[in-house]
Amino acid sequence: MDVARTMQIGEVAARTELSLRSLRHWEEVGLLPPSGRSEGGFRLYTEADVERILLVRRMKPLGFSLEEMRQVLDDVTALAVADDPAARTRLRRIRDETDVRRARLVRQVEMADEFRGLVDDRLA
Amino acid sequence: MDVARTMQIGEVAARTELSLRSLRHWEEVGLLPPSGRSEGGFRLYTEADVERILLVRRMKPLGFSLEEMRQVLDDVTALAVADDPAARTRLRRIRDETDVRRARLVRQVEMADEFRGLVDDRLA
DNA sequence: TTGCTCCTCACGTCACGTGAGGTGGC
DNA sequence: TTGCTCCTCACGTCACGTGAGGTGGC
Repeated sequence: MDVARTMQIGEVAARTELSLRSLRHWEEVGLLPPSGRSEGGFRLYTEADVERILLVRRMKPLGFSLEEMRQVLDDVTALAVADDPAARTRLRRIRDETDVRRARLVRQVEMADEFRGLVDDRLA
Repeated sequence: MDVARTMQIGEVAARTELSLRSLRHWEEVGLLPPSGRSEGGFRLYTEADVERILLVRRMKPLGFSLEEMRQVLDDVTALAVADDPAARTRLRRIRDETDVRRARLVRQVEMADEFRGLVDDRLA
């Protein structure tokens, strides 16, 4: 692993605005194991790890499962190495789903506005 | 209850785009009991019930708990009857939280766009 | 009588939250 | 040596999903 500059879990949590528990859970399910461990067993994350975490963080609000996100990380990694048709197909499907779910998020903002309006009416 | 025109759970689910299980669960926890039951035990919802369901549906994407939404329904009902200072205060707090969380949703849309961009880069 | 719709348990799932009890490292 | 940060269980939580087995009503 890249030992040039590693971070403990606390710093990663602060930088990514994620809980320690989430980061540990993501390791438990194989989504995002840290690149290394210290002598005493502390998780050590590299900048590359943080990049992956931030990718997952952006994907999360779309409601994909941890398993789906794990697959995306794998496919992105595979495509960085060589052209993998299967990975390409899966990623294209994820991109399409992203568009569908993005639209859903936008509708949720609209619903939030409607809710806000209704509450304001009651308070008026 | 208003028997003028009642609906069974299936029709309500279809109209509100909610699952039967959600509607049943919302009754279980006291959030939204239907106004009545048929002889045979079928849940009977009124138009007023559906109104309440739609209010909850708009509020849901903001991530409030079922308990918080139950309180909101109670407070809205209370204010419809008479002026209740405590209900007013709680609703104002919900309105403020709504603004905070709406902003969070908007940021999530932005994150979705960033994610979409990153995936597109890998596919290019 | 036949379907389709509904009913009540009740266990399962997903993504963590929340202590409890213990140790690492500047 | 003192704190602060980290560790591993392991049970709890929230909002349902998902059958299983049975009944209602046009």
